[in-house]
Amino acid sequence: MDKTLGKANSTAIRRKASPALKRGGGSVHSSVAEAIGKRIVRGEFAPGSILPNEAKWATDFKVSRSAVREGIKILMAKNLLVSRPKVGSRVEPRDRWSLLDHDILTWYATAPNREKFLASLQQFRYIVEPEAAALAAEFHSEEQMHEISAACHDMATAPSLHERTEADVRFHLAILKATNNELLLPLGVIIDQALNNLFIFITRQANDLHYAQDLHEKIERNIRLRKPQAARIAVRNLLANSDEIIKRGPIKSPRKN
Amino acid sequence: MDKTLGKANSTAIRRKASPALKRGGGSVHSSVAEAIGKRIVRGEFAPGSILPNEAKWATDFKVSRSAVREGIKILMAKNLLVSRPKVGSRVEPRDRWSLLDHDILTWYATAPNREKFLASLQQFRYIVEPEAAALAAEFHSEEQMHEISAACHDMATAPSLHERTEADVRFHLAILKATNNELLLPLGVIIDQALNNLFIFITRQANDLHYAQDLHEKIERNIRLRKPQAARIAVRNLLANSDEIIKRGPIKSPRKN
DNA sequence: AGACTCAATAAGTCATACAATTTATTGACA
DNA sequence: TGTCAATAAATTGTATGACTTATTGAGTCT
Repeated sequence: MDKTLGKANSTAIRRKASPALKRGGGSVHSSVAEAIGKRIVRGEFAPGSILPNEAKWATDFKVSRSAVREGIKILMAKNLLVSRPKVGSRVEPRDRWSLLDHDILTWYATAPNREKFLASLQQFRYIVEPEAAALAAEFHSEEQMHEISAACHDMATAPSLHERTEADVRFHLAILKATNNELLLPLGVIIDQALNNLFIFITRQANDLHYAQDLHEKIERNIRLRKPQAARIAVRNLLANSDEIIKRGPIKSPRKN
Repeated sequence: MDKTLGKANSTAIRRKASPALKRGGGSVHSSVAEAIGKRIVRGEFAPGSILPNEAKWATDFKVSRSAVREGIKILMAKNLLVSRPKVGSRVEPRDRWSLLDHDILTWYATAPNREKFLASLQQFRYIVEPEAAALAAEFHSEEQMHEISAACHDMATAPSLHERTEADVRFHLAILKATNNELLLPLGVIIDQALNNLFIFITRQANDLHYAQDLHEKIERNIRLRKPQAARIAVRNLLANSDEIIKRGPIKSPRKN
């Protein structure tokens, strides 16, 4: 009944054993989830295949099995895999993955197919954002409108390109919120990804920035004036402008100023 | 060093202690996730508030702390909460929840606001599905088209209302797939929820069923003939028909035949 | 008041044991 | 030889206890 832990604390022996797992601030289980998750979305483990068992991951990563299990639970929650006794963890088919999850989207963005990924993002925006703007124009509250306007103003006065992008994201998220349809909120991750990936395409040329700002303000105005159809069109114009920017290609060597 | 576990195995005492947790087939950790998750989405724990600590859940549910932790990790992965040492698990603001997750959507459907929920689902479909059909009309492959047609055919010949609904879901998912935009696939959970919630509204009246089938076949045909604009309109007609059905109200006491 | 110390708390991690489940193997029997 | 049932093996699932780490907050000393 009593458990004479014979070898007790062997931890003292292997002092500071090399990490074997990048822990950039996060906890161990989330690092495990990220490490395995990335390898799955990058196709290293094909859908339908069986992953190494938990004990293997534990020794590979030099962490406890509990930590591995908690990481796996995270991936299960995102529908990347399912686990069953004796059989192991099987990678789910791609069409079951929760691609709209923030983490998966981030991991996915670092994978191959970068161009196709960007195209899908842009196509997605064409579907959702014009209609969202139209709904916002119809149903927004005063407070929601204020958020939109504030973000638009912050874009114009942002001192750095980084802060401008931040305000840009905030602008589009505010529009989603103003639709008063909760189910649209999760789509914000798409916009976030799209704009942050678009970042490297954006020039500092005064003309471009001014024109883009003009497009945003047209959206803001049409929502404020409760003109759904005009808002819809204004968003389409903005997206078309993004298409143009992408077509021109990324900035090779952005000159520092 | 030796740990005189005084109370040792008290497990022997409380034999078969009452479950305290409905385990409808799933594992313990997923039951825990469901139990806590439901209480969160139903508003029992307000966003920003702190949940009971892991030990409390463990004793309440009469399960081990490991099981609780794995359940909590699942909820963390769905952005329902975040955990930090010393402070505990804090419920995230609603606009961070992965509402498009299958589980959360299911839990959410059992909560109050049922009517508003259904309205949001329907509104969402209006945004996504017409455009998806248009994209499918443009880009579908032969195999993808076959899936759409097969599902449409299965709808017509389904022996039971249940099987008809199953084919119906399959039809709409096949259209999403045929867009060849991976990011649209996760939206399938919306369609699944919407159609299954619509189930109780659907009558067995031959007229209705025949008309609905006609609407579906128009969609199928326009996609097959690669007519995006016509496909778009056909989907809008189908959705308008759903609106009509909802407006007529649910079937109070469906007569068994 | 302000900075520093220290204790209390709750999650995070680890190690171990055992239970439950499913697949694979073996062997008896027809 | 083929089929079925008992058995073994492998892997996840659950439980338990100990220890670690991060964070808060109260108390203490300037």
